[in-house]
Amino acid sequence: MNRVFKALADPSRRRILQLLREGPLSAGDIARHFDLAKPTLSGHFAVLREADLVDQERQGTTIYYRLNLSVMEEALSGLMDSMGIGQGERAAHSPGLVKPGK
Amino acid sequence: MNRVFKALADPSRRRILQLLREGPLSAGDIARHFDLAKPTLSGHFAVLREADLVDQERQGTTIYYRLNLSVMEEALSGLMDSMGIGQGERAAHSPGLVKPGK
DNA sequence: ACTATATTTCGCTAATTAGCTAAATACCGT
DNA sequence: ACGGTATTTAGCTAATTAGCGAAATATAGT
Repeated sequence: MNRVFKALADPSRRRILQLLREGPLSAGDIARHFDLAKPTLSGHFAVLREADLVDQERQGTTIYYRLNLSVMEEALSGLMDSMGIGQGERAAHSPGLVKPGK
Repeated sequence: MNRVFKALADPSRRRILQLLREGPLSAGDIARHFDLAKPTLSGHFAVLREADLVDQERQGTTIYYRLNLSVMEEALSGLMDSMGIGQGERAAHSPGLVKPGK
């Protein structure tokens, strides 16, 4: 789970994830959207893969990346939960500014 | 918004935020929960403050930190939104494995 | 003015990270 | 086997980060 947040900490990686929303893309397709060298992006892919945020699938000579939505959902809702942010249903515990002893 | 994700990328900082869920705590109170030197924690507080995830309030010689829930909510739901993760209401667009040209 | 307590700032080190170019690998077509 | 295209690995540099101890700052009480 830490890996997920580490992965999300970089803007380029977040943008990669956004691009993948529309469907799988090859490394090259993604690279076309960035002003970064391909090896740099390949590194980002590796981080995303290790966080299990994307899956890889080779198809001939090109490699397609596919968003792994459920992992992201789980991480985010896990954090929200641990923070007590109600997702709508879970009635907020809301400690509401309990002023300290003063 | 980038600052928020950067801030969330560190486990100690996430734990600090969790502690603050229950209500405001002084820097010293928080420090008692960690095995880190106070200057180190002070640095974490600074990061959280710059991300606007916590507010500071001096009370005599001690400084209380208070969770800024709304900023976190906004950042997370902003990300979920940009990722197309429905928060319940927004019907998922769900591109669902559109296999590429093949 | 002095002492004590709480917290931060300073100056440093070690580890991590994002970026690059060049070289290696993998697969396909001929 | 060779050449071409797609991507990754290797090896490097510069920037960032988390950690520390020591010193500085801020406030309160005497």
